[in-house]
Amino acid sequence: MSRSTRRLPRSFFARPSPEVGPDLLGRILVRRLGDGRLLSARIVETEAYQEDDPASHSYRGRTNRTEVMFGPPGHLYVYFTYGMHHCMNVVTGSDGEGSAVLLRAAEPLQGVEEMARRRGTDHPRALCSGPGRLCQALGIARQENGLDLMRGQELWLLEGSPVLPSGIDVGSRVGIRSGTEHPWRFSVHGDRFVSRVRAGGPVRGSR
DNA sequence: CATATGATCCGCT
DNA sequence: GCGGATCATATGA
Repeated sequence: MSRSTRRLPRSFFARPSPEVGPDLLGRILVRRLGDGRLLSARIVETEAYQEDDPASHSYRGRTNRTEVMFGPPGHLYVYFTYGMHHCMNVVTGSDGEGSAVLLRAAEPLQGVEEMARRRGTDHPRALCSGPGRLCQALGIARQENGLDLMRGQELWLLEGSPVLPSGIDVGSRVGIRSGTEHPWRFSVHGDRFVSRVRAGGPVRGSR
């Protein structure tokens, strides 16, 4: 088995989310559907959330919704928002700590036709570019909340090819009112599958 | 129990 | 650029 097809280990996720966020770029997200078919996509955009961060769901402490976010690293935290969209996060840090990385955009690789069917469009950039779109394309909803990415047969992350720091744009997170001072949005520089940025654009990266 | 709000997307202008 | 869709969650009465 080549290195790029190995699952990321628990230790990868057991770090602060602002460290895991950029390291998730270039990794491969794999989804196995009920009928055994595989869908996969290359992560190109993420955002980190932490407990002492007003923009984070974990800021006000443990609740039924955020329970998974406070659990052990390497699990999936899914939530429903705006009455129509699901968003998926990867739980980071240590057990008992409420931190996670939101997966915001990816490049479709395997099962593109199935993703297009689920999304109701053929346009490649409209399949997985945006947190709600990514979940719809891969069939991720409340039912997938809490999945263990190390042991599960439904969803996991492969090592893929990490992106060097010089190729990563760092900026303020999207769609939040507080916590915009933190440079915790990470994206692959120049990648056309990164979700559309709001006016103001990304802060130029670490190059 | 009631209500305000949101880590969004889409279509129209 | 703007607003509607649409509902789980958190919060306060």
